[in-house]
Amino acid sequence: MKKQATIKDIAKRLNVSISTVSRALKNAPDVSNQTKSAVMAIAEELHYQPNRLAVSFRVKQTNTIGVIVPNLDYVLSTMVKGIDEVALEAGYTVMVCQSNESFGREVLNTSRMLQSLVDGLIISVSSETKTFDHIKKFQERDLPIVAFDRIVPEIIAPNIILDNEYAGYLATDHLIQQGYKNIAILAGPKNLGISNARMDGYLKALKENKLKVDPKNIIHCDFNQDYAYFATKELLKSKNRPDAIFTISDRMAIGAMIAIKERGLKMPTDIGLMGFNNEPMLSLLTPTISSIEQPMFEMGKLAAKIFIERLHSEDSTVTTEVLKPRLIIRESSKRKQL
Amino acid sequence: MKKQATIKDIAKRLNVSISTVSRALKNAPDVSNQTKSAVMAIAEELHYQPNRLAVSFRVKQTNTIGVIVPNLDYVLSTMVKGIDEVALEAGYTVMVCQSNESFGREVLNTSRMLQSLVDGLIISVSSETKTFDHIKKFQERDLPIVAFDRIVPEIIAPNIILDNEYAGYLATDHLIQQGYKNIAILAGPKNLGISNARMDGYLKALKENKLKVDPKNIIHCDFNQDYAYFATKELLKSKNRPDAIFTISDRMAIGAMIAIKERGLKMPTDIGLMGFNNEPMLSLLTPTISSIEQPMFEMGKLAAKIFIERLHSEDSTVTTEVLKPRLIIRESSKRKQL
DNA sequence: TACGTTTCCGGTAACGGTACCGGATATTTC
DNA sequence: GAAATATCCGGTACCGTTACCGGAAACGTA
Repeated sequence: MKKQATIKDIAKRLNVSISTVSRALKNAPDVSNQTKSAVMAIAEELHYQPNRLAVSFRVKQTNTIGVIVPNLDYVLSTMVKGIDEVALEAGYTVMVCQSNESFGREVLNTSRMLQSLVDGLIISVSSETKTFDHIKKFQERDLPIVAFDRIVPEIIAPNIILDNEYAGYLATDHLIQQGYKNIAILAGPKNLGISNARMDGYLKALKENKLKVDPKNIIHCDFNQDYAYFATKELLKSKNRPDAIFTISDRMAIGAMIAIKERGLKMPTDIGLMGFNNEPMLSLLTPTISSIEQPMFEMGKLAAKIFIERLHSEDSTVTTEVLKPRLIIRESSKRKQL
Repeated sequence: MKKQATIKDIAKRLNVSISTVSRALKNAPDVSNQTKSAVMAIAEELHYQPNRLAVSFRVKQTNTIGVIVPNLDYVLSTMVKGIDEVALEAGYTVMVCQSNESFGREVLNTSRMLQSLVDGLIISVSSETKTFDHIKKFQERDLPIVAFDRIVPEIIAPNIILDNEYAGYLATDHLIQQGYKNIAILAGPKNLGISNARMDGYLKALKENKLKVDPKNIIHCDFNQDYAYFATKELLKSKNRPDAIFTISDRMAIGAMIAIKERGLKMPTDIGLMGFNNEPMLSLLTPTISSIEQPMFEMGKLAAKIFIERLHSEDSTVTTEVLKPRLIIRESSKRKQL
């Protein structure tokens, strides 16, 4: 029971050559239907399972796609689910690794994947990642790369991304329309593209509405509840404290909320609050918190779809798919009644 | 740049045989230090990367461990992170697949993994899984299995599991100590071991405290906020409505909470509520919700540790590691002041 | 009948390593 | 100084499968 049957075993049983068996198994045209069905029958009987390792080794293709994400939080795990969905459908196996926002881990993961000969890489880079040689190695080997969520301008590859600038604009503009005038932003890490894009949207909304940009209202910090808590605490101490806060993630919004409550301020009257990602819990909090929703599942599916297309075509034109966010208005920012 | 260097290339460069190169590369004793360093140097120069596929194929060992989980929610993704942690450390690559609580998916995943020749399986089964032939196939091939979180009594393999009965007991007993007398339980799917274990704990606590068990107070439903919502709604309509509810997951607790609030009942005075898993959001709700915490990260690490041990030893004694939960008391269940 | 075409199949090399066997020097031992 | 022993290395089979080449029989065609 321990030894797996091979095509050799089938060949022996039928007194045909292994090449015939191989061809029969993959339904090649130059095998008679008779021997084909005979081969199939014996394969069935012997519980033959092709040795994927041998095949992969031979054809230099593993039918495995490597996926690297910084973590598996709500947003990313949903995206991964989307990738999984279409990859499995298309006969690919997905290998998911978390970089834990660590550059070293990311490099280790890519190197392992390269050694295991994945057919390519779908990646959302860690926030620590500032050099990209480890990713370029895939291209040197002609393995397709698709970047999603957090993209990599240094890498020429198809991108699937949220319109983060528009998202930042949407959120900020909404706050402005609600009458907030001194809006702070808790932006993410400074080198991260999505942070900056969201902030650009924030700046654009302020500008369009002729509001002054106050540098003290722009705080860079980690995607982290605690950081956001302390940052907000500081913000609220200042004489000219903001009357609204836009955080670049829901976790940060929670941190901000705690600081706001501690300070005894009421949302949305005293101060407005907007998160980002629209995690389900937001509608359970008091007050419920407004946010930006992104089409996570669709992004994952699209990433896999584009990846697989890329795998099968020689076409290497680089496209960027930009998906639109959606504004979710809840109590924390709804000062005006419609 | 496209072609990878092989040991053959190194051998040619140095005018030695490929076997010498192979041995030098793995630091075998029967190669002189001189040639070793020469080989290393050329390997470096040629950017030699061993073809893991070739090696795996040859030695019939992939150094990859397959992990199958029903989903990647808070609990499981943390456990997976634990697995990742020790596996990576030990030089193993982890292949994570989600079954999405679907039996078909789980079978597909196991079969793919078997074909890719993972070295074994760490699994938490889907709630749909009632037959286990797909898992037994690993054992037929002498590949180690470790089950965690949701274990499989039908499979003889090491288990890493929470003391779910004790957890159920802890939660229920706590509610009783707070003076609740008519305690309902929203248990999970009926065939799932963890559901039943937690319910056993519930029953034990009732019995110990000489409380009557009311069958109407035991509701089986999916791990799902909406189901829990409707179930609670029904429960609260009944004449002799429960004065406390213990749900087997935090998501269900949320559903219950919504129904409770809709009904106009106050926690903890009118009714008590206990969740399970201690998701971070619980402390943000109003009221904050009591729960049971399990050592997720440790469970993941332990699963991987035991798996790797199993891989390296012929010992096949089956152990069950039972980890202890922790009671987290918050407002939703704290009726008595201490 | 003789020729070209299909149709079907077998043989073999190859993919990149590993493992084992055996052999040629160099080194020690008495 | 011969025999025993290390030390180091080369040759080769092999893992399971695929790709390619070539050939024999069966068939059609003139």
